[in-house]
Amino acid sequence: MDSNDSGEMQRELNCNMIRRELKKILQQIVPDEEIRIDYVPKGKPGDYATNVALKIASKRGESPLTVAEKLIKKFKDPMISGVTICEPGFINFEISTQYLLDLLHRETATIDVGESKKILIEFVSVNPTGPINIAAARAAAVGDSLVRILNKSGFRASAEYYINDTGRQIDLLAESVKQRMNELSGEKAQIPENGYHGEYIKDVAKELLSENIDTIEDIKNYSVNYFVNIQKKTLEDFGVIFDYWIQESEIYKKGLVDTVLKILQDKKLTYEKDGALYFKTKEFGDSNDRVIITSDQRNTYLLPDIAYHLDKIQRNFDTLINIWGPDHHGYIKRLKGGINALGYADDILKIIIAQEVKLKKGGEFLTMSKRAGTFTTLNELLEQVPRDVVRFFFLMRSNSQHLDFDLDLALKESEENPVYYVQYAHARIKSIIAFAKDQDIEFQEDVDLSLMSEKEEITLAKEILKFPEILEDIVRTYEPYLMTYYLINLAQCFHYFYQKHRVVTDEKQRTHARLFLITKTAEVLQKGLELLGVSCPERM
RNA sequence: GCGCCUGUAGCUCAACUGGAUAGAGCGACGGACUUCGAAUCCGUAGGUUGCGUGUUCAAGUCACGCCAGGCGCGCCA
Repeated sequence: MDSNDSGEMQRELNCNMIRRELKKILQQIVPDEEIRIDYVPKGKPGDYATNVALKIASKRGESPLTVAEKLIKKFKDPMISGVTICEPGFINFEISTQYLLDLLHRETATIDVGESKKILIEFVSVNPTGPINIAAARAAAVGDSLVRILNKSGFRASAEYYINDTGRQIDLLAESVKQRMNELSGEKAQIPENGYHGEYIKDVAKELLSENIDTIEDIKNYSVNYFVNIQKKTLEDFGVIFDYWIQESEIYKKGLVDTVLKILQDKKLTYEKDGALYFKTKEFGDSNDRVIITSDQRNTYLLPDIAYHLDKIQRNFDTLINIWGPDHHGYIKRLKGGINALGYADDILKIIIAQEVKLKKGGEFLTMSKRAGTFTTLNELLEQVPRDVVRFFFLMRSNSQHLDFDLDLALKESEENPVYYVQYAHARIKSIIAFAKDQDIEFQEDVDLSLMSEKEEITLAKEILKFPEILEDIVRTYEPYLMTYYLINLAQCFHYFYQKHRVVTDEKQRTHARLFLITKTAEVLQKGLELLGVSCPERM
């Protein structure tokens, strides 16, 4: 590289994303148009493409091809080694091999687009009345992965779990437990109709008996604590750690529920009807107004929940993300209405709806009913299927996709399912590195990458360099499944390269260059899997 | 009845804010190990993108209307 080049490189190396650099350059040539850079489809020339000529052609009254011709004349950058215009008007860019290879020496596993913004992601948050179900498990996988990815991308993200330790459900829980205690003492159990009938209630009842706890208030506290601990343990087994566990009762203690109620009343956003107090959520686009205090003076879920979100806002987060199941989509309007009513812009809150999960076994869907006691828990799933497989499977679908989890497939194909495919690529690389080491060939950073001329080497290098762009896409879409697809692709590029070329050969310099390339590959595979919460064994 | 999600190869799913010949994996069939890990690779077959109309240079993607499945629609959470 001559001295002239290095000045240019300095500018470009401020960013490890080729796509962003291209965008920046194009933006200067076409300032009024939003620039979009795509990957070139298989079989077409170049690496990245833009459709900007197609976009602006009609405005200029010229054909897209003519516009493209004019645009590329202004285009000159050492990063680009070739430009092709393709029918009906795409401009395709080929990235200079030298530039690509230089980028490999840069940090490729993180990006800095978050401006240190604080993000709070709340997920799972199931009631402390039983074990964690499969739908919540999916949310756990998505939420945990998002936290990891956002933190790798320059944000400060935290995971939070909200414990509903107050209200009618908890009263019913305590009563159900008490009845089971009576039953264990030889009396007849009279579990409330809407109570908890599952066998697992007996376990906590047993403990309470042996602890000689019998007042309803103590039973309530003990039971909540009992189930929260079970949930926490399950989540830890699943590799999901929360930064904060917030109790609904704390929100009450802080007086936030009263604060919210007062604000709503002062703003004349409530009214009484049939002895109940309504919040005028229709004014915020909801289909109906919602009760916040019932005629028997109970708060509904909504009131403390608005207060909880006020609490989140007061903790100075820039963005709040909630991951909910599909059964909660109807709550979006009323909760956002609450945030609006308090005087905040509701776009601070993003709701991700993670669609439902259905378990399939022997070609049949398992029916899941909490009431009938036939629902499958995360615990039970983890007993059957390795954690890595569960997490990877949950993260292989976009959030809005309904997910069919085929238990037979997860187990039967365990040797050829995608998670092992990715892990295998990593283990294979580690094995090659060990092989090289046996022959006293050590990894070195300072290698002559210009020796990389094979098609498969360049393809692999390009794939490695997409990693930051994948992070950027996930940050924009909140879709961690993009990472699983990327890793499968990267693994494929490696296997393909491996099939065609030897790493360790008599050519010393080339060996070092290839060792460098596969070490980079292993690094990205490892970091990518880590972001999914999937392990990355050296051997398998 | 209203709202949200989904409908793409035999199965499970991709296709990035509308872009190029709609792509993978599994399953099926046929090939590749004397050399760094064959948990790998290569090839073949498989499609009226649920149906219809519209919008435009361009529609799997957007709009409208149907059809099918799921989930919600409470003084429950």
